Parts: sequence; structure tokens; C-alpha cells
Amino acid sequence: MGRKPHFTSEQFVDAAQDILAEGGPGAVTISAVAGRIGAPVGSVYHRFTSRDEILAELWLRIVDSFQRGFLRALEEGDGLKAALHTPRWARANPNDGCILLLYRREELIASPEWPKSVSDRAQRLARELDRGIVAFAKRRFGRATEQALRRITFALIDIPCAAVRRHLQVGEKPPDMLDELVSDAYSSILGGQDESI
Amino acid sequence: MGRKPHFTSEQFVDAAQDILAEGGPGAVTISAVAGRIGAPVGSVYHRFTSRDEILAELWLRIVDSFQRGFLRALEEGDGLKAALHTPRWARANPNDGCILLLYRREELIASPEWPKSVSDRAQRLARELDRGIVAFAKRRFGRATEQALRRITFALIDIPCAAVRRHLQVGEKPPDMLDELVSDAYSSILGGQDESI
DNA sequence: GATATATTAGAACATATATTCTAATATATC
DNA sequence: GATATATTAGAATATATGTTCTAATATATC
Repeated sequence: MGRKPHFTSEQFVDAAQDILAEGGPGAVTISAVAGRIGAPVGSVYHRFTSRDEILAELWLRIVDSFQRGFLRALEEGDGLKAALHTPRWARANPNDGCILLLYRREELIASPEWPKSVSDRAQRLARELDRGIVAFAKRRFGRATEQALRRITFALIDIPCAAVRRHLQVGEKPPDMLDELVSDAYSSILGGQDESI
Repeated sequence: MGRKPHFTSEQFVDAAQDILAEGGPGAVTISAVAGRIGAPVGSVYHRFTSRDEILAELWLRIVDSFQRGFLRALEEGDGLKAALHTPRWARANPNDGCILLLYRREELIASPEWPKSVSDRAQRLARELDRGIVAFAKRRFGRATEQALRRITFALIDIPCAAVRRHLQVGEKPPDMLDELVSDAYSSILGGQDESI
């Protein structure tokens, strides 16, 4: 019962994402989000309790999208594929890439505590990533020592993100040659036969 | 002639930097900066034309400090030393490191154009870095092709920054083992004998 | 068709913060 | 010591923006 909705939560998040990609975090004002789809600001607050909640939702959506493919490769035990997932994903999703790789969470979401509605999901994502990395470490090195985990994180995440960031920053598509750089770095950090650390 | 100054420009920039390192860009309000050293807000505007100008000044000061050591190593032709400059510098200057590596310029300075007073200095710094990298490329590979430049930037800047960032982000000192990771990556990207690309 | 209610609609409100403005104060020069 | 002026001092202003509030509207259920 009640009136038929004109605007869905998803539409608002989509609008926020477009604005974010175009103009950065500062441009994502409530009235800009509402205005983008011709909605009144009141309708935004009918769906979300705060600006932070919209941005948190949007952030998680992107993290989720990125992480899904990454973990799939990791579960196959294919470290190189996991490392290359970042440049490939960034090429296929330049807008999402910009947001995930150019902004930190704290830059988007002001309050230190996440809106309750998303904090569980955030925790689940973090746990999943962690589990994936630990499992890979065990498979690769036998044990998941702190050193091993750092090495893996470096080769599979830090370096690929660094490779891509510079290009996203200036609004250009990450070139294909990055895959070569990431591969080279990968083999020097994690390459060679399986070995204990 | 005139009254004896109580507060120097430098003091304001120092205050802004402390506040930035502690609380992020949002915490750097004019009244916070002034309050930090017991000055009235009017005195801030007596030295600077805008908040942006303070932050630009502070940004350049840090870039300068970082870049000086980096270029010195590069001019010696010691690529590995240049690559290791980042973790070493970050360990020695954790506050500066946080600011330079965690925030992008646009995150600190709202307006797209730099305050005139600093734009020249910014340009000079950028040119110096560029010149250093090109010179290194020529020495290393004979020519400064786009590919060669990208490779060098990746090994000397992107990867070292990536190594350090994760630690600065959680407020911990970049561990010594990073030097090993950076070295490994360096030799796989730029290592081996001098070769044409 | 009457009623309850989900939703639209947007004006009104609160707040934070950069910036400006006017006055007071101290020091160098004469 | 008088004067000009660099600087302190902080109140006042302007503006932007998140959030709330009241009213209007449309639809499902009875």
C-alpha cells in the first residue's frame, strides 16, 4: 500500500557514483544526488539515513565487485591471475576503478563508524579477503607467517594497484603493458618454486 | 616599522601540518590552525590569502623535502638507492610521509589552480623530477622512450610508495623488510645489465 | 469510495567554516 | 613624543550543505 515509488535506492547510489567519478567526493552533495535524477532531497532521506550511508553503500558495492574476481583467481591458486585481476578489472570498469583506487574509505565517509546497515557487510568482505590470502599463503608457503602474508599482499594487491593508480589519476585507461610490469614484479616477489619463508 | 610579529608564516604552516597529520584534511580549519598557536584568525589571513595557500605551501614543502634526496640518488645513477629512498625517508619522516603518500594534492587543495605564489615552485619541482628521470633513462637505456620512462617510474616511485603506504595508513612505521621487497621488485623491473628497450 | 500509508515535494532549519571588516596595539622613524 | 604602519584581535558576514519538517499525492486494501 502507499504511493508507487519513482526513485529506488539503487538509482540514488548510481547517481552518487556518477557524480563521485566526475567531480570527486566534494561534489557528492545530497542535492546534487537528488537533482541528478530529478528527485527532491526529501526522497533521498526517505531511503537513506545520511549522506555517509549512501557513500558507504556505494563503496561496498565497488569493493564487492572488485573482490569477487580477485578471490576467484586466488582460490584457483593462480597468484599471477589474481595479481593481474587489478589492471584487467580497472580497464573494464574505469569508473569503479577510479573510485576504489583513488579514494580511501575515510575520504568518502566522514564518520569513523560505518552506518550499521553496512558494517556487517564490510566486515564480511574484509574477512573473506583475509581468508583468501591466508589460504593462498598456506598453499604456497606451507605456513601463513606475517612475512609471507606481507609478501603476498605486496605482490597481489599493492603492486598491481600502484601500477594502475597513476593512469586512473589522469583519466587514462591503464595500458596493456602494465600486465608485463605486474608479472615481472610478481615473479620476483612470489615467483620461483614453492619455498618456505 | 610597525608592530613586532608574534606569529610567522612558518608557524602557521607548521601548525597546519601537525593538524593535518593528526586529523586529516577536514581538521585543518583556519580557526584550528590559528588556535593551535594561540593566534587570532585574522593573523592567518594577514599572512596567507586563503586556506588553499597554506595547504599548498605545506604540500610543496614536503614534496621538496622528499624529492631532494630522491634526485640526489638518481643523479648518482644509483637506481636502487633512489627506489629505497622512499621507505627510508618515510621511516625518518613519518608525519611527512603520511601526508605525501596518503593524500593526493587535490584532496588538500580545493581549487584547481594553485595560488600564484606557489605555482612556479610547483612547476619547478615537477620539471626537476622529470628531468631526473629522463636523464636516468638515457643513462640506463640509451633512450628515454615512453616505455622506458614508465618502467623506471614504476620501479623507482610507484612500487616503493605502494610498499610504504599500507603501513602509514594504519599509523605504523614501515618495517625494514620492505627494503627487501622493493629491491626484489627493482631488480626484476630494471635489473640485469643495461639493455635497450 | 473511504482510509491508511508509502512516497514525493521542497521549504525551512541548523551548523560549520572560510573570509572580511573594524578596531586596538605596538614599534620604527622622524 | 608624534606619526605611520605592520600586526594583532576577534566579532561579523557570507555561504554552503546536511538534515528535518510539514504538506501534498497516489495507491493498495477494505
